[in-house]
Amino acid sequence: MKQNSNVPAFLTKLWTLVEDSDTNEFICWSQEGSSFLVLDEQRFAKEILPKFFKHNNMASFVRQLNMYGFRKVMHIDTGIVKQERDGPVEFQHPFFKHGQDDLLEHIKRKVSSTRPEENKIRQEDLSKILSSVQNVHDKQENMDSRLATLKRENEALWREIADLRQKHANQQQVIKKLIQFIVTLVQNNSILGLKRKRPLLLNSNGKKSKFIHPIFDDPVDHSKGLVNGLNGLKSNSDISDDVIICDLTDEDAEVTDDTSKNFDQRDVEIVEVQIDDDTAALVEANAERESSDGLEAACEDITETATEVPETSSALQVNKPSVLSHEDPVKMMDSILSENGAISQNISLLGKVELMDYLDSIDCSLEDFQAMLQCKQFSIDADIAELFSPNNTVNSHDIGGHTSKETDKSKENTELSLREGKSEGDNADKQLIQYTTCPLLAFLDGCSSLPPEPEVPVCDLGENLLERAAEDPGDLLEPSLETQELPRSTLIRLEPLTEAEASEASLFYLCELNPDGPGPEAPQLEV
Amino acid sequence: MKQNSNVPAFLTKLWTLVEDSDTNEFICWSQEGSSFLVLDEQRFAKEILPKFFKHNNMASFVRQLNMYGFRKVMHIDTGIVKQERDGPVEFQHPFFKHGQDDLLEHIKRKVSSTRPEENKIRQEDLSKILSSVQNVHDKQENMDSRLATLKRENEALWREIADLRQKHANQQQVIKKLIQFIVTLVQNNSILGLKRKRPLLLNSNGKKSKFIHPIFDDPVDHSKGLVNGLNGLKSNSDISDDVIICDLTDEDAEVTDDTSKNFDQRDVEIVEVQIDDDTAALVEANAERESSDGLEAACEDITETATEVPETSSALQVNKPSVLSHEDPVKMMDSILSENGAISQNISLLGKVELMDYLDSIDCSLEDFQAMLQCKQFSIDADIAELFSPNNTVNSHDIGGHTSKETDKSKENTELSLREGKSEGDNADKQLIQYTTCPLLAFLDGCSSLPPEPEVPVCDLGENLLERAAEDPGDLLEPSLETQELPRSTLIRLEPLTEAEASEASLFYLCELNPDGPGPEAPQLEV
DNA sequence: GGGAATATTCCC
DNA sequence: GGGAATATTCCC
Repeated sequence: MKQNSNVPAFLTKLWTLVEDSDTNEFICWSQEGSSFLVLDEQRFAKEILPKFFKHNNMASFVRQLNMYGFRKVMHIDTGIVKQERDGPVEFQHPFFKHGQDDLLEHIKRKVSSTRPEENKIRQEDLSKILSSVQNVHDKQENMDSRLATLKRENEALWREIADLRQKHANQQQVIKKLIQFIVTLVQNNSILGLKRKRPLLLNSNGKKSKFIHPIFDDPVDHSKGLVNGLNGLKSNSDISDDVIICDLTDEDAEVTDDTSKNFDQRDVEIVEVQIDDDTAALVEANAERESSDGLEAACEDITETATEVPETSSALQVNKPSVLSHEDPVKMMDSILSENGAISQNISLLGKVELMDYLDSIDCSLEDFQAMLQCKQFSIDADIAELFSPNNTVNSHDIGGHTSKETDKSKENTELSLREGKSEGDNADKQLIQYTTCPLLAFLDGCSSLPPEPEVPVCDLGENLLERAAEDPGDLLEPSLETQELPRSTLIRLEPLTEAEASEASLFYLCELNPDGPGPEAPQLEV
Repeated sequence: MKQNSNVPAFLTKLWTLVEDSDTNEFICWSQEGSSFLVLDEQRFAKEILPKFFKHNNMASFVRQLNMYGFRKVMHIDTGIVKQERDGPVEFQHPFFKHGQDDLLEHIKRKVSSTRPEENKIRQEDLSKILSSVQNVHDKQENMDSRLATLKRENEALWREIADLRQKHANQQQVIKKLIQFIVTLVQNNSILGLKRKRPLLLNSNGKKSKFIHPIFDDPVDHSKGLVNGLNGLKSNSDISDDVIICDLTDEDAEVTDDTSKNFDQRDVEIVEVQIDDDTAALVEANAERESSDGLEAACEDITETATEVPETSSALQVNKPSVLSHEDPVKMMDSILSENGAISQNISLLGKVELMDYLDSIDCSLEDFQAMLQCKQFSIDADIAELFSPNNTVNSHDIGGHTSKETDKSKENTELSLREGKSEGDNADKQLIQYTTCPLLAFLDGCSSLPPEPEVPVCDLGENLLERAAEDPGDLLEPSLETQELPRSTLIRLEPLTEAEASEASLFYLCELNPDGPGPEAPQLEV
């Protein structure tokens, strides 16, 4: 037997013990040499074991055998209860065979099962932890992806909004120019004091009333009509030239009926129609479907402007670009059309020369229009940013009566709303602030609803709104969400709204005739 | 000595050994009784130890002492090299004292340092893992928050976009109506054949030119002029009233020159102004700054519509609402102003009666405007969704020449673009599709650029764009991102763009006056 | 002194 | 058969 290095003492001792012919009466190889027998357990333990080990216990010997993987050989024929105490005990191990001591080194003592067990348990714990970490990590990647997607969508949305706002601003410019052109054109009419011949016909359906006037009317009749119109301080005209903004999608005819009624009943002040609070109060519409607070506030601000900025354009300024100062189209149209009626004098008093001059002035208006379309007046002195300030065009064409206080206040509001939007970065509950609180420019935004309390100063309403927005920005959006049926985007649905979708929820229209109520200066149906 | 339960065999054996007076010559208590001495190491190991333990090694004995926390007592006086082998060895333990065997139970054998060590290591690992998990978890919560915030912001952005689109649609309506009003007004002018006296002055800055014309013209000439104007098929008017829509930010005059040249060369048909392909082809602009494909496509579609829908408005239809059928404001203004110039004859041919009548027609136009503002014509027969279809107003005021094929194609394109937007939900790289590919309504969007290849059929361009969009939706946005300087939102910056911000990146103007170059029909400065 | 493997004992 | 504590040995 090689006293080989890596073979435990127990195995070498056991090999020696079994091999030793002196101990064959107690322990020896089996017939086949693949196992060994302990013949007399009692004497073997007491007489033999102490010679090789530090004990004389058969149990300890067997314990060591078990520690090295030896197995007791069960004999079926002797396996029953008999021969329990005295019969021989047989042990075997695959690498413990007669004459093959070189196999001993393959017999490994069992390591403390404590540690592997512990390892197993720990590894199970580790596996759980690691799988948990993996889960979290996967979720995180998923969220990263969603976050990136959302971020990308957000950027696209911001771009879209920037684009839309740009379009909006451009449209505002276009509208402003168009209205200014009309203003110029009509003011030119007014300077010659042409009188309207016919009352305004309220066309109530798609068919426009046709005005096919005989070209060769009696000139005398025309003259008379003009004389009457020019001399009267108040016209009997049943025409209402007031323009208000209303919601066209409003299917019920209430507003229309009201307005037409009012139009019929209202008196037309010829010389000067003072746009007052009453007028503003009348500029109301059914806010049934369009109820965004921001839009309402914008409308209020518009009304405010229309109410508080005196209009002083006069016929004396015809052919001057002062009309460019008209900031509020409603007001502009209103005052223009009013002036048209007010300044009108009897055309019969005009000679042909004057008529020609008047017609010429129309040409001038066309040219003015072209000039306006060139945008020179606006692109030069109006800062781009100023375009969104209520006093933007006033800068270059201030016609007076527009106090700087008003302007400053409006500016303040605008800035406040913008600040509000920016402060959201600190707000855990971030909300996009609708920028439409910018008062004046929100005017032709389709904002059709006006506050139901016209007596409350609209500028205060606007401020209140902003204050509310400062406290809870969500308020600006919540109401519109409840009332509008605009589709709400989800994380899943990323497609843009179709224009049809965008419009069908709440489509409102800009203009409506201002239903002036009857007043002391506006006797009804004087015709 | 109590053979107490929980005291290890070694301790009880050691206690017995030290206590036993028989072994005092080998091992005994110290003087103070707080330690014990091994006097003759050699003989003690060989003679005494085997009586109590399964070995005779002093080393093993000492090992056991160490295992139970016994310490060797160092003697300073004998600590030097001397007495190395033969000197007595002293060991002590706080709980191993003479006469105090009840303390033995407090002496604990050191447990395998392996496991605590392992535990320590494992716990360190676990701590690392757990802190890592915690980190991941925290990050996850942070991302959850950001995700929710972004989601909320996204929803707000979608609402904002819906709102802006609504405003946009409303503004389109307003612009359409305003232009229609102007068309009506100017057409009324045209029916009387008022001749412009002066060529159009191109105002190149904010100052408008004033037109103070000689008041005393020859009335006979006016009458003649009218007759001629009514009878003449073509006018020699030197005025170009063509208005095109282009990018005002475009500084070079190339495009403008081309268009004006073409306009000058084209014949003006008086009785019936035929808007032909030439006119549409001229409506081009430099796409330098506004290069969004979607917008371009929209412009192209507009041009297409303008090109392929013959315009049949004639002077005979004055005072009829046919002008409402004018779909393309460019075309409208073009034809209107052309008619104005074409039909204009010497006003001296007009009598006072005719002048009065003409002025009256202006009043009628005003009334028409009011009627339009009432929106009656539009609200009834035009479906809201149809407003965004290129054929929307044609529905109610079809003037012929607009083939349904064209309409269907445009509709198809629109739907395709919308589908594109919706399909993005399946796309990992989601992109917001600009809806401005809807052709006609993009018209006054501030979309001022037109394709630089006017010879390519615009409708095909539009389809190509949509096809490209179907392949790579990102293409729709990419170009505009590169050229526009619109601020891009980040996750941090959540505040809405200010309107100033939105506008300053690329502000373009809708309308520009067509600078008429000198031509055979447009001699300059005839005044 | 103490780590580590093995051995022995005790116990289930 | 084997877990577990203790013991012994070997080694650094």
